[in-house]
Amino acid sequence: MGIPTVERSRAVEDYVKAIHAIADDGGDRSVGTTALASHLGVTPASASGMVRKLATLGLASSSPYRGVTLTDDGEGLALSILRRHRLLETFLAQRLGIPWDRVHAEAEVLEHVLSVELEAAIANNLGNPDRDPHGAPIPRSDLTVEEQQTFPLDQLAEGDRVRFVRIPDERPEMLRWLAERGIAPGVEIELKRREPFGGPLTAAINGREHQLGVELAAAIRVEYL
Amino acid sequence: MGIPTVERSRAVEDYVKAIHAIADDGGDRSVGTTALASHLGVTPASASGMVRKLATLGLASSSPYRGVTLTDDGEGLALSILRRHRLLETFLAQRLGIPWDRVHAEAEVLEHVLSVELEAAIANNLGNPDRDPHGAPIPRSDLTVEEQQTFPLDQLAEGDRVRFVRIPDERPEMLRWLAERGIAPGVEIELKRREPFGGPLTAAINGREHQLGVELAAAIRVEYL
DNA sequence: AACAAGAGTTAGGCATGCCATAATCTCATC
DNA sequence: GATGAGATTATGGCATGCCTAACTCTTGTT
Repeated sequence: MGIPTVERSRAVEDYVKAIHAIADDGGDRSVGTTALASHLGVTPASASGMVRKLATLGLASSSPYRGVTLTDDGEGLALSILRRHRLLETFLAQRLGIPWDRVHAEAEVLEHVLSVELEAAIANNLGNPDRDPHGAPIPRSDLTVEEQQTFPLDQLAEGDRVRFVRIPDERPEMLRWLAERGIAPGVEIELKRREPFGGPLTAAINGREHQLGVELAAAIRVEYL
Repeated sequence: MGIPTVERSRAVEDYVKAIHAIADDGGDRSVGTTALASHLGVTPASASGMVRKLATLGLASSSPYRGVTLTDDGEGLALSILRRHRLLETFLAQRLGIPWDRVHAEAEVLEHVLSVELEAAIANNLGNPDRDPHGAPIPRSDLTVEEQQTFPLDQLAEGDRVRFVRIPDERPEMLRWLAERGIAPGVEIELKRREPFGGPLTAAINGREHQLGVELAAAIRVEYL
């Protein structure tokens, strides 16, 4: 679940934010201790300790010597902080006329303190925007982490390269069809062509091209690389 | 000075707030350790320790076994917190439609975190109000503590009972005049009558009535009892 | 004036939270 | 299988702020 029931301490939230930011940046899912440490201005030892704490809180999972990854809870927390941050920036600038160069610093503080009600009230006051004035997306609070990060295959544009994530498991016959062609979670997919008017999609998977019907394509959830 | 250059920790601000609240309440300037402690839900020992800290921070002065008093710095901090609190309550309710019973709790948190710029922006957005929607005064940020708490004698209404605070010391002849009549800082004054059109004021002081010219009355600063 | 009771204080500890240094360990790569 | 970068532990420090227990004031009563 993306709803953070977890304790909220400034440091914890900052670590989660940092992990999210670095992971997103490199496209890499796993974040190194040293990178994390230098991003936060602490020693690797400190980061290492904090990562252990994040793990006990259920926010991150770390195979030692192998880097950190946010769990779904952690990812949810990161997205919720990001949401608060962008909502705050937008609100401070648009409603209170705070200059844009100051807005970030203010949001940095308030994002850790904003209550759920206040967040909702601010979002509402702004008309529940999807994006901040810079065009950056504001994560939604009513979607699970997966829903925020994955998309139905049929919503892609030609040329998009993505990774297969999953199929809603109520569709075993689709799973079987895919399995027969070696299409399993993790494989990369490149959308080659989409026929107009709901026609089939052509996608390159494992070096071979496949035709996928719209219904199937709509069920397949993928994430961008 | 009322401008808090001091470090801002949640606990320190809460103690200062509490001392201010209790002192104001009883009309008493000096606050007992036990009252303070029970107001904050801690033991007297804890309060005692914290009071010592407030003293080293220059926010309070405590003669041991004799109660705590806020210094001008402390009073300034208390007023500035109160200002932020009331501004926030007003803003949350009027601009964000947060219900009144919620507003207090939100403000309780945000008041400790609001930057000077944001405070100014909010005040501005609300039209720099003097009072919150409940009619409670919002302390001003551009006045010294004394200016917030004392008033020129000539601004009082008939029947007001006040205490003499001071005379601007550039007026030694006034001081002398007052001294001859035993009117010194601390004595109580009750305004009996004011003649219309800038005529003299009649005030009971030390059990005797005196006539005070408007110029003199305007120079005398008093505080309400 | 003595004293009891209540208020206040100090001393000593504990818990939390977070960071640092130093030493050691792991893993990928040569 | 040696090596070096990266990661981890062990240990300790510092800051906050709280508590209990034992002691000391102050004050009102007798």
